[in-house]
Formats: sequence, C-alpha cells, structure tokens
Amino acid sequence: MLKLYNTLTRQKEVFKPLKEGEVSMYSCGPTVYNFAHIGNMRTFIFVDILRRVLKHNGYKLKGVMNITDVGHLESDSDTGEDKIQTAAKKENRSPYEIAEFYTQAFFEDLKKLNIERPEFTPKATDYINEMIDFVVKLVEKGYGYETSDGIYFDISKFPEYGKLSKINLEDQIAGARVEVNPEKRNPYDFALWKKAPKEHIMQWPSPWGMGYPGWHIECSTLGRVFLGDEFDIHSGGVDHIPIHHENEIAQTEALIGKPAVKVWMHSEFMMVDNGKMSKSLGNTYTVSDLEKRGFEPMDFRYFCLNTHYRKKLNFTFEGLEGAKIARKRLIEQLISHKNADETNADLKKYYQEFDEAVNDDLNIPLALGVLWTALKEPKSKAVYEFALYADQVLGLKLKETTKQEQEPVQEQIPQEIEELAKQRMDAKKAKDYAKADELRNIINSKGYNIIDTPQGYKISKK
RNA sequence: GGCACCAUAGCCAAGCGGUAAGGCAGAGGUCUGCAAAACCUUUAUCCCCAGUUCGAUUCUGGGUGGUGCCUCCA
Repeated sequence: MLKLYNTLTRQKEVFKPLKEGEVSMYSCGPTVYNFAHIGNMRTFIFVDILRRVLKHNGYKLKGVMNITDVGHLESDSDTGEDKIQTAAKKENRSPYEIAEFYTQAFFEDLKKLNIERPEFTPKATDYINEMIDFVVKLVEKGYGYETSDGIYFDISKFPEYGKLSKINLEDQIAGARVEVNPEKRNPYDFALWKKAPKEHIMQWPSPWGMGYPGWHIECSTLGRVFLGDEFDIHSGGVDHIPIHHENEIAQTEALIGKPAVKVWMHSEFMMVDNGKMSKSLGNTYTVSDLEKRGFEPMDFRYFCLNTHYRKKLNFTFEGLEGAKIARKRLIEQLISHKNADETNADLKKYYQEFDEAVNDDLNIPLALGVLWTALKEPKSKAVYEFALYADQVLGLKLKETTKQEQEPVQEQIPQEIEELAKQRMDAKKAKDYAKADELRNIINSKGYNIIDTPQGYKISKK
C-alpha cells in the first residue's frame, strides 16, 4: 500500500490512481536560461524517486515535465525582464539558442544523475496556441480581463484562492511588500498573457496583439494537453506552493469547474552551509562544479537520498564527502556479496521492510538503512540480488558500478612511476624500509598513490 | 505584520505512544616492516517547562532557537 503526502490536505494519503494501473503526473521543469544547480537537481531527483516508486508498485507511468523556454519574467508581480532574453543579451546569442543550449545541458545533468526522463518533456514554445486558447476561454468565462500591458486573472472570482498554501489573502495584503499595479483589480491578480514591447524578442500573435504567455498558464496548459482535465500527481519545489501552484489551481479550476490534480507533492529546499541557496544569491553549485572537485554525480545522488524529500537538506562538502565514502563502501561490500559462493539466504524481511519504507511517502533514508543492514548478512549472492532489487528504486547504478569496480579500467601509469614502484618493492624485499618509505613519498608527491596488497603493490592516480 | 516548516550523538539522518535504524567522523582491535585500504567491535535517553497516559523522543499547551515563503528561484 503506497502512501503519499498531499500538500493540499497536509496528510499522508493512500494513493489510488484515477485510472487502474496507470499514473499520470506533471512535474514542474526547469527554466532554461542557465545551468541547473544542485538545489534544482535535488527536486528532479525527488521526481525520479517518485517515478521509480510508482513503477515499483507496478504502475505504468505517463509523466510530463515542461521545459520553460519562454516568458519567465524576473518578477512574479509581472514586472521585470524575460530571463531568457536577459541571458541572451548577456551571452550575445538569440533566446532560442540560449534555451536550446541549456535544455541540452539539463538533459545531460539528468543523465549523469541517473534521472529518468519523463515520457513527455514538451517545450513551452511549441504550445503557444494552446495557451492562447486557454486564456481566451478564461476571458470568455469572465475570469480574465485586459489591461494596457496584458491579460490578468481576476482572483476575486475564485474565492478558494490560497487553499494550497493556506494563506488568507487579506492578511497577506495587509503586510505584503508588493508594488500594486494600479490597473489590476486585486493585488494578487496575475498575468495570463503579456503584451510584448517591440524589443521583446520572443513574441507571438494573439487576439490581444503580439505578446507572450504568463508562466503559470504554461504549466496548466501543458498538463491539460498531455494528461487531460484530471490527473493524479503534480509535483514541484516548495517555493511553488504559494504562487505558481496557487495560480495554476485558480486557472484550471476556473476553466474546468473542478480540481484537476489529486495529489500535490512538493520537495523541500536545499540549503548551503545552513543558509538559503538560490541563483540570485550566487551561492549555487552545478553538477559539473562537483565533478571538478572530485565527486561523481552518483555521490551527490546518494547524498540526496539520505534525507527525506520533505526535509530541508543542508549541503556541505563535508556531508558530500561522507556520502562519497559511504557509497564507495557500499559498493565494495556489494562486490564481496556478488563474488560469494553462497547463493541462498532468507532475506524476506528485508524485501518487506524495504517496500514498506519506500511506500511510506518515499522514506528513502529508511530504505537505505535497510539495505545497509542487509549487507551485514553473511556473504551471499542473494544479498547482491536484494541490492539490485532496491536499486530499481534508489537508482544508484549498483549493477553497473559493481561490474566496473570488479574489472577496473587499467589506468595509464607512467613509466617513471612504475619504475619507482619497482624500486620500492626491491627496497622492501631488502628490508630497507627507510628507502621504501622515501620512494613512496616521491610517488605520492607526483600525484599517485601506492598501496600494498597480498598480491603485490597497486598504483592509482590521486 | 501574516503563513508554514523544523529542533534526535562531533556531523548527517530514520523512528511519531512501550525505554533510540543507518551513514560519516572518533576510539579500540585484526591485517601491515610502517602506512593506506579493508574488515570487526564500540559511542545518545531525543531543546526547555507544564499537562494527558501505567508509560512520551513520539500526543496537547506554553516557551526558546533555527529556516523558508509572502519579491525571481527547485
């Protein structure tokens, strides 16, 4: 029995899809105007885990993740510049090139982190007509109105506004620091469509002249296009609860007259050194940054898996280092199970505990603990099989990695280092340990490690 | 000012009514000429106060301390 936490009800609920055996889900994707940082990636790892757990429960998936390649303004109060346009100016490229470049970079990051690509990853710019259609209908129904700079959603027509984030609009407005656009009927009205100034590069014809879509309409539209009026799960980062998802709910329910989404799921933020991480603060890292510092993407994935998705994760390099070592040991232990002669073991309780953990609102930290405990069983291929079973959910590439570690790719060791290692071996045989240690130091200083094993010495690059 | 979340060992982190999973670090040990690596063993009464209960880390109330959102952000 799978239970998921629903932000809308603030409770764990037994999950039951609308359609027997199949799950439809929408996940807010990236805005492709820059490299995604590891905080973004945490959320996408969460989406990946969710997908894997659903599959683990035998469901077929129909997942959508949008690629926002347009219209994301710098401010949600509908002012400021288009981010992609800003990036384009800075990098002296066209917005389309920018979007394409960062889209590819995003997919590469997903691959590195072993994140499955959802079934559909539509680009916003391919569905402008559908978005216009959505807005037209809202205007026809009386939910939208035109101002000098765009079409806005009239929040006073949707009394339930705020139900996801549990905010009371009047209280909000009283203490808010929002600039009020005098043309808006209510301070929380938001743009459905923006009229484009001449210099705005990305723009499309619409019933209201040239313009571009507001970004909330993008998700609502794409969800409908691919999944229909109603679907099972909508996910995103917690930051989207108060505005983006609230607005999506307003638009869609205004259009179809009922809730579209059954379960809203949100992953918590990642912090850096106990503080907020965000692009605007500039304290972000990308997956490539981590690689440059000697971490593998899988180390980062493991790091994320060790904390529940609804809990803030404080990123530190110390923590990542711990994850790296833990993952290495996990793999080493796994290899010894894989190579064991014994093939039988009674691991029923681990299978059961693992499934229970994973199905309890994606309790991956607990599931990892189950795996570690199972690893302590006497060496047996059955334990290895269990780990592979677990890895269908964890996605740590255990099968590939254990293969790799078993037959390591022979690194090119320079002649010079080999020579020094041989000399050291000779010195050792002659019991001239002072000389042997000195040679080891030299090898170390040249960037190589040397370790002794019962089969002789082993050299590896630092 | 409003809203939300969180508080468990040096660090990270599960548990959510019956006296604390797991990982990293540390300590001790095995192995080693010494190291390194690996392996084995080992380390907590759960922020404070009051209440409910036979019994609370787990529930309720009140503190204190963090963090986030209400401006773009996953």
